[in-house]
Amino acid sequence: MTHFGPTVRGIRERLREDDRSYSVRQVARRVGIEPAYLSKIERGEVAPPSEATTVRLAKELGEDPDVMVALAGKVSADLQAIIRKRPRLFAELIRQLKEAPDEALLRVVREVRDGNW
Amino acid sequence: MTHFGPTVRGIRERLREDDRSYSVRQVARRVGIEPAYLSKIERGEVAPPSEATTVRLAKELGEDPDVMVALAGKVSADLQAIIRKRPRLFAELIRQLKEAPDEALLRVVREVRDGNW
DNA sequence: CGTCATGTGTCGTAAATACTACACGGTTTG
DNA sequence: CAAACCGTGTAGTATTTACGACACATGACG
Repeated sequence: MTHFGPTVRGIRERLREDDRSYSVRQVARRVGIEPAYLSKIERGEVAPPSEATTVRLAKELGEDPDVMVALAGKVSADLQAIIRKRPRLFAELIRQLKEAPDEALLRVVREVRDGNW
Repeated sequence: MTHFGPTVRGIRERLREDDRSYSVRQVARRVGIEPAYLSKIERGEVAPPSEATTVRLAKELGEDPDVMVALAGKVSADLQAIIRKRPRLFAELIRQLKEAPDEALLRVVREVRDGNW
């Protein structure tokens, strides 16, 4: 959907400036995929990889897995599982927060974290 | 995952007691799928249908689409889109609400609805 | 008793997903 | 200058998703 590939390429290239081991080949090997595949991913020639691969890639590049998975056009399976257990409540909450400013969302997060229940 | 099929069958059969038009064939026709396919879905012989079909089926049976989609093991694409726009905030919020009791969740929903932002 | 509706068994398939394997030409480096 | 490394083009594949088409036996029903 967005520019998952180019973003990954950008991050990897920046890392590479300080560390020669961030080549397509070496990153691919550490992530557990074929170099040709990573190359295609970065150029957007193929769709973003699976959630599992995306998460391994995120960790390798020092990025937030949730953000990378989102960039890949997905939502983590564990989040989906939580939502599916109480679909009505979560659906309503999420739809209501759709238009809320970041700040409001953050306040709700903090409020819940400080556990007023 | 769960018992999507049998649940649908149960709902349809209950509706049928009052209304003869809730046969596999007629419901399938109204929902826009083949009767054989609906039959297989209800008996769990195949996986639950796509989100779109699940929603049409839910409406036909007078059920909550979000609940049906959840039963089908999925999360609506529109909810996923909302989450993907702010992955960090939503991921944290949802994970924090994982163990919260329904009541707490409901309070947050209400609080947000009454828009204190 | 014939027609019509019902549920279901069997078979097939188009499209998407998520990759691997191999090879090739260019660049770096010891 | 050769060995190693680099990115990438081409081709192929196993699996999953999401259905449709057709035919058949059973049972209700007017």
